[in-house]
Amino acid sequence: MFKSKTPKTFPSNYATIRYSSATSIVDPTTHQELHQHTFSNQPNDIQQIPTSHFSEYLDPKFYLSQLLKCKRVYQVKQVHAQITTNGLFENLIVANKLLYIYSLHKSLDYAYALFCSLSEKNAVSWSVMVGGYAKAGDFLNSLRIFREYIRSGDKPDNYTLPFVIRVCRDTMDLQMGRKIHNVVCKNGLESDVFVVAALVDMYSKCKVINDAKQLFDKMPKRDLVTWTVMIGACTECGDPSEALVLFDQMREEGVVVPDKVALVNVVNACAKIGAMHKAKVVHEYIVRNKFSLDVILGTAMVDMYAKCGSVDVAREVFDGLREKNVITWSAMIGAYGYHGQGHKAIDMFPVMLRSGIFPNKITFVSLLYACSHSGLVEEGKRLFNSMQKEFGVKPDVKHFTCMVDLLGRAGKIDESLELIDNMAVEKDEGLWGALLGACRIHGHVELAEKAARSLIELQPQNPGHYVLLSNIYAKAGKWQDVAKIRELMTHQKLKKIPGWTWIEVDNKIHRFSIGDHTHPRSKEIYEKLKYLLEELEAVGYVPDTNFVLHDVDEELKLGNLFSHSEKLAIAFGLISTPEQSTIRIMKNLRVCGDCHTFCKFVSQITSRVIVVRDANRFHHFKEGACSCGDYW
DNA sequence: TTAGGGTTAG
Repeated sequence: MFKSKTPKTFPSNYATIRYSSATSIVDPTTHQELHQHTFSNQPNDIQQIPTSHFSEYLDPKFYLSQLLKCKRVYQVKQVHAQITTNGLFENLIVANKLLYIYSLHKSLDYAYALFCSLSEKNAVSWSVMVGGYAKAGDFLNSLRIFREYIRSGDKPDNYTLPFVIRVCRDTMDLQMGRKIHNVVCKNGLESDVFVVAALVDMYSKCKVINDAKQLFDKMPKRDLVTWTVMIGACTECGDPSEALVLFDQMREEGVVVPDKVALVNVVNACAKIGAMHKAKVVHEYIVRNKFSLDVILGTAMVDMYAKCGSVDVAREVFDGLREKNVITWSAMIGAYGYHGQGHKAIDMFPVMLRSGIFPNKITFVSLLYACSHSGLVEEGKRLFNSMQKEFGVKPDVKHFTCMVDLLGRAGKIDESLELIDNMAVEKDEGLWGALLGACRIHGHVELAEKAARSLIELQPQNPGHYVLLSNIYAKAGKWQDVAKIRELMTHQKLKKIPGWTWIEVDNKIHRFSIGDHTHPRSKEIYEKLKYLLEELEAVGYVPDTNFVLHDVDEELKLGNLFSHSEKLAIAFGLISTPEQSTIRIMKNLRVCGDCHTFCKFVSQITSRVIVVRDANRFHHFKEGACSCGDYW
């Protein structure tokens, strides 16, 4: 490696010349020398250059290998100086490698200056610049260079295009993405694995899965990355079950062999579905195929088990990991949080610090979330106050949202409002949503209206906001206001998001909606429910019709409650799984309050543990109580 | 010189 005075790789007969005089780099747009200060104050100011013309110094391969060894930018500059001195700058292979190494070291200014000074450029030179800017997140410059390249009359190729497509993905610019897709077609690159992988990924991040799937389906030959991107796309676009189907298809074809990255995508799909059996099957596959759990796959596994309902297994995986970083710790802290084990979450924090891991923004979001979902008000305040002072992490709107949630849930609405009034961070829909949630719990109709107005102003097209306000009116018996909201929604052509509940039985996922009669065992399910309700009412369960948000008579309300998707799934679980076994269900919306009470009673009379994953968190029902302590 | 990997509020 290069040292400032006598590098071991060089012979001893050096002459000393000024580095800057050999390689001053000038920005072609301003004609000023770049970063001159970086030359003058460093021990590497003086560079040793060999004078004897050993063939080694005239051989481009020597410089290519030297460039690859560089770990710091100043070392690249040293080799750059040697290249210039020895007259190899005109060699395009050497010049392009230099461009690439500068961009790898995020020295795009140097790369660009060098790029402009080249008397001759080839496709590689252009690609390296487009890619360098894209990777550095300088999207404007990346696109600018790409346009210049096209204007120069050359054809974009399978190197340049993935970089530009990456820009479209990172900026979520679907319109531009489609334009680039046209360029791909015009240049006959629609089957190139690199280009298609990039396009599929771009369409996936822009949430247009059909376009991604079309491209993927048309490919004559797919490689591992293309499969992986497509599997990830399904999860990204809300169809994680399809992701698992694709993974099976990929293995059945037998052309490519999955690697760790593919498995991370599969593990993510399982986490999204929340199905424990599938999680175990994937875990077994990972063990059987001897994949070691590196920090990324390990973290994904921790997250998967937690999101499939077992925070204990997640902890076992966590404890077994050789390497853990701040993401792993944050995932575990977050898991305890959404499973309602706030104390365990905050107890992990000092352990994490002692193991030398420094918290980031997400660690604090997870900690504060854990506090708010376990009612740990003082602990939450203490953490919130310490995050900037002790750890230099500036609270952003998400941290304020957790605090509003924490205070609001605890009934401290005034403190919550004070925090909102004094915060110096831009307010978003999540923040108003937290306040609205607190109003819902504590029945503050007027304040709820204020929060809902702010929400609707920010996102007029989100039906969830209207539904929340409507729920609050319904709870207060303000049926005229409920009707107004409904009219407003009809006028805006907004529809409520339909509620679904899933349950995994015999490795198959069964889905229920409200009043669903489509299941093959529907008759038995309704019979079981009817029988169950009689039993429950005998031990004190009273259906809570406040959670039926229609202005209908009581009898109809009861009928509505009776067929909520959560109840149908639980009844099916009871008739189709062994006695004593845990029932795990997943709901796409927040669990209904009456169903929450229902679950408590069912866990009591059947001696079953019921684990419910709703849109926000987990509820573990056991012996008539919920792990959330009714604090949700 | 090209494409794919983990945690977060409401």
